[in-house]
Amino acid sequence: MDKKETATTDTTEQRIFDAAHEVFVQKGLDGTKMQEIADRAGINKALLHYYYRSKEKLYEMVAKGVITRAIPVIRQTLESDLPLKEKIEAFIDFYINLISKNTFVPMFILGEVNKHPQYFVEHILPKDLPQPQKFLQQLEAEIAAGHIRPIRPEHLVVNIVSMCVFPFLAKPMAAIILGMPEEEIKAFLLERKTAVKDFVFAALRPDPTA
Amino acid sequence: MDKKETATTDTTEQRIFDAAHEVFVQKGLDGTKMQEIADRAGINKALLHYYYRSKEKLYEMVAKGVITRAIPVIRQTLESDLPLKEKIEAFIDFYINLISKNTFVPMFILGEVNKHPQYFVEHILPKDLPQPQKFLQQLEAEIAAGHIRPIRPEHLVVNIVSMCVFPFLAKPMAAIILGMPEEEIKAFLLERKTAVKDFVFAALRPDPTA
DNA sequence: GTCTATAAGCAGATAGAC
DNA sequence: GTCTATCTGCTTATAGAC
Repeated sequence: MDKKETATTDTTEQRIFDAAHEVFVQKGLDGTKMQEIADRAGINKALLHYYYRSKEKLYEMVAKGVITRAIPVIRQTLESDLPLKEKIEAFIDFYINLISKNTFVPMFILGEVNKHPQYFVEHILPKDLPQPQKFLQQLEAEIAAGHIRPIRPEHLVVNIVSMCVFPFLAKPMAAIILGMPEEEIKAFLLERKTAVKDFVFAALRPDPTA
Repeated sequence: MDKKETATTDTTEQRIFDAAHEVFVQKGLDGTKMQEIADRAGINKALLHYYYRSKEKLYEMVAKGVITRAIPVIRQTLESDLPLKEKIEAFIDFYINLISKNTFVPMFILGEVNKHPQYFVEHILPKDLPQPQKFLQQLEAEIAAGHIRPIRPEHLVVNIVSMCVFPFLAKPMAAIILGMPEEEIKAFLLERKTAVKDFVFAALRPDPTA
């Protein structure tokens, strides 16, 4: 988990980038020290500046990479032509899979947007974000047809995303409070895929009295 | 929102603490500069050290205050003797109310636990945390009695907390992505109380085929 | 108690040898 | 390309006047 999946070329430049990714994603821009990146990459600070001019530039590349990788997955599921139920299932599966492999990423994105919203909008975020309209229309149609219980679409989307993402954000907290060992927590988080699906579809069952 | 509700005595010491609270909660330990706290409190850096020895000490007091205020509310609802349905409603109401008045606090807690887990456990967290056991037992009883649809209790708790907290964490992100103006987002977040309740109770309806 | 001035330490960035 | 050594600037922290 949270390891480079591709390990591309193993040049120094790449090693630095990977090290930077690990640290930035966990500690954010302010919390990260160049020394720590250098240590993890097994080189010294001077080389960081040789390859990436400054701390901010390095951060920018890492952050862009994180966002850029996350976007297509979301777009794909939201904008696809699958029927609603399958779309929701696919979304939950994709989403939780993605996060499982990048545990710190949601925290990173949300935290950094909170702290440097201006900067994030101007330098990191891409212009064309996934549009949920299609999904929302689909949902309204199903409600009108009486196939599912009425619900304001935005709330459904927010509910689904919340249940997928939040447990990973709260993982360290939960580990402390519940005193759960790492392995138990991992197992629990894996169960989330079916748990969220069950919960959502249960909530969407049409009301027999209607 | 996010203003001191009591504004106790308005001594210098208090003004510093309040200023520190605002900044720390928004920017975290690393992102906060003593200068900014001093500016907001309308005094200079030297006084910060006069009243609170160091940045870390000041942070510690603020963080402890935040946690300490949040805990009893959670304990109260979880450990009360209300019947399950009312307990869930009370929990959602209390929780969303609490967060509405302290928008940055959940981000603060989760973010800081992520970045300094060791430090948090040792210095900030109190020893006696609220125990969800009673609630979990109550839930199991209701399931056994067939009053609600079977669900693993831990997942229900996680689902509820997720749906309450996450939208507030994602607020700045959502504002950017959806291009929603501040007012619209606030209105949406206010709807969450009933939205979450509806969703949860809909999901808990017993299955007619069972 | 509150200020100004300054010390001390750290982190980002550069120069220059190899 | 990679290193050591160094500079610069910023941030925390203290000394000392009022």
